[in-house]
Amino acid sequence: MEDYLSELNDSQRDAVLYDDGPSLVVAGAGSGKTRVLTCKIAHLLQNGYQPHTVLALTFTNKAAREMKRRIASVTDKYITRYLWMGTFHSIFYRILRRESDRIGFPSDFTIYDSTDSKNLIKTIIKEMQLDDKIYRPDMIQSRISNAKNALVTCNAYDRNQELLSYDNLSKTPRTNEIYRRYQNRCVKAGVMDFDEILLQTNILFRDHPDVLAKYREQFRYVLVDEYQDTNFAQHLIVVRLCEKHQHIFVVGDDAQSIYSFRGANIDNMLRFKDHYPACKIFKLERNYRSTQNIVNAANSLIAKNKEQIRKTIFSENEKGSKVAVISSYSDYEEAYLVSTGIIDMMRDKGYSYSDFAILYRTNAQSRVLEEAMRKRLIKYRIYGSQSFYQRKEIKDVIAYFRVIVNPSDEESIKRIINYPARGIGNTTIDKLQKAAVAAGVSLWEVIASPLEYAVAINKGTAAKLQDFRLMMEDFRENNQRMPVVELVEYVTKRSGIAGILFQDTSVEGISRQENVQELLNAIHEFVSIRQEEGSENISLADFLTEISLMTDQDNEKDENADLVTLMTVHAAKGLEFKNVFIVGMENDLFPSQRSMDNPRAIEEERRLFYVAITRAKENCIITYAKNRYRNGKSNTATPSFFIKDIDSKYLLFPSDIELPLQSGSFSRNRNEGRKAYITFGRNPAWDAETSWSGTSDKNNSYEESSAGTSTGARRQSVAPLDTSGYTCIKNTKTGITDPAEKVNTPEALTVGDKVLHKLFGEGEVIELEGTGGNARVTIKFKNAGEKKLLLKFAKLIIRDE
DNA sequence: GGCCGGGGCATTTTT
DNA sequence: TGCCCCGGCC
Repeated sequence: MEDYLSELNDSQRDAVLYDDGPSLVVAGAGSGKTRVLTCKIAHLLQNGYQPHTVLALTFTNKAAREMKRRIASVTDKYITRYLWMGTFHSIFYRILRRESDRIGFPSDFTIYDSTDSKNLIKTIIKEMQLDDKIYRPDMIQSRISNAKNALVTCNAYDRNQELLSYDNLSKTPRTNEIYRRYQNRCVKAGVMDFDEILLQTNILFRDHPDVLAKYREQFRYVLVDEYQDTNFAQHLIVVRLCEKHQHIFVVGDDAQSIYSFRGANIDNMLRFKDHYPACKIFKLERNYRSTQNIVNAANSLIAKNKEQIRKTIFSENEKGSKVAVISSYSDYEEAYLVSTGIIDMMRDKGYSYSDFAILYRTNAQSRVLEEAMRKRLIKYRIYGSQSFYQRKEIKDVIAYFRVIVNPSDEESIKRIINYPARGIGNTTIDKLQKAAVAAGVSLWEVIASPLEYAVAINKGTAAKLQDFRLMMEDFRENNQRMPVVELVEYVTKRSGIAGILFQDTSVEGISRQENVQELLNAIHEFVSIRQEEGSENISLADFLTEISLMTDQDNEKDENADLVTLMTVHAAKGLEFKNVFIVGMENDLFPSQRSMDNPRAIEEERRLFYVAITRAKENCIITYAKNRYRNGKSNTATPSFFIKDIDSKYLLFPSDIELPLQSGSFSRNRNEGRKAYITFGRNPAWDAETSWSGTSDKNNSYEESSAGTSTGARRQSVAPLDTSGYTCIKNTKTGITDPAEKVNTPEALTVGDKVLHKLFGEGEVIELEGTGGNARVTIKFKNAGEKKLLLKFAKLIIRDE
């Protein structure tokens, strides 16, 4: 246990041991930032700090989880449970719920994710009869978000000349009115959006000194990861909590600040010293991740930025290969070259799929790359922008849960009031909504008594509304007495969701069923873990709290899979790969066109490129195309000027290609033309591929990261099962076949069969009832007792004995 | 109230 | 190229 200090280098150890006031750790890419943070916490625990007095804030659930795991490995697993470690949002959501009586919100308030917020903003824009071409919902949303992040309430907005004149100039003078209405609607609905959690926390601490004092007293040490990504609201929370004891320890890399569009303010880091003149700055400058060439190339690039904390990142790893720059005729060919490169490097150097990542600036670039991977039978995983909890079918089910917990939750009601279809259409919803706004009550109140609010609806509609209301009330009552697991099953069934999901047997439909099943499994797991931990009454609200702020799509199983990773550069932050392809290095794409006229934005794009390069451990390959399909049209493109920002002595331009490019040299014969550009030296077996392009089987040779994933973290604590038969991929072409069939028809089972369930483990069938989609099976599980399961939902494997 | 098709439109997205 | 929104039609 004392060993943790010996694993650190001098500057890392200095940072961990220093305990005399505010500390800022400037941690270069790959310099062991997480190690310092975890050691610091372990060190605090070792030196008498009780775990519940340590507050450690991260930006992702994943980061928090990973840190907990690492701390547990050097200290005591039991201890980490009591650490206050998590994302800003989840920690302060917890605190706000606890202090809800102070802020005028119900303790069961629910959370609007960005989609919910945007929908509400759209509704309001429509209600105000504004043109949504001028008042673009996305733009308004970010205006409101930025305001909240800067702690500008709508009252403050009214007084802020700068904001008002900006809105006037942008021809959107009524922005603040939208903000105000939006805010009122959220309060009426008993919901907060992500930004509101931080804003309300600040209001809580500002207006209730006793509450602030309490948490100040409790959190005797505050640590923040990725400090360069904090916004003003987050910064101020931290400052307030540390005001007295000054035990603040922040870690970050200004060179990797890439989230300003979400309100992150790099100045929090750059000016930390101004705020805490007594602070001690530690610089972690040794990069343990990459070769010297990669580090040097990245350094020479970032040196072009003006705003930064000067530091000299160095590597003592091998010198390594130069960063290759590869030109291609088109995006199509670029994808081809990358896939060829992967295959060649695997063959020549013995790499496996998971040693590669392909990084791009925009999600739209992934399609061509995907196709190329599929054609060449390269197994890959794509991190799309849609996470598990963003999927429609998941949001729909969760919306039911949200309304059960908080019937005022307007966006959730709108989501489910006519899903499954029950004849309550948009016209009716509009009427209800108008009435609610006019009377200043929540939508639910109007639904509950439409006559009272003089909603002009016909008898038939009134009856349908009544049915809906009764159903929801029934759910709420059952929520009082039914265990959560039973309740959620009841809800999915009685609402009709289960029914319509099973009608759809298309490939997408099956995937939706699996996702919903996955959600139900997650609830089972959540409940059983909480029970394991000793909690007795686990409520639906508890589960919602857990998942409302979980948008992670990570999964242990996925991470270990041997697959090439495709993702945006943003998504790659914090990750590392032996070989990284950075594709689409062209002006107007990377850097993005929208940043071209703004020096600060260009600097951020440059940092983004820096992040991309520093993901690579061994090889970094940059590619660009001279022609690219964008928005349905082919456009000519020029190589990104960022490439020239890198000192050319760290770059390798293969063949005769120099910047700027000579144009028109591409041969009509694809094979011939390509040769000139390939650096990996293998001629493509083009014919072999074309036969593949005809098979458009979507389930072939790739895995979508979010398909069939669960809440990830929870998974690991469940008793290990042989899950080999449960993969969602059915892949006959590359040899990943389901070793066992899932049983979901009653005919396939008989009483007495020994079965294996994903969650409950081994069991024996003791009863079968019903037919088709309603078939249920009662299974006596070895360790989980007797359960009645909807057969269509239960993924069972028959044990042949 | 629900479905289909044409027109307008396109960064990044830890929570 | 593909998604989203709206308007027209049943």
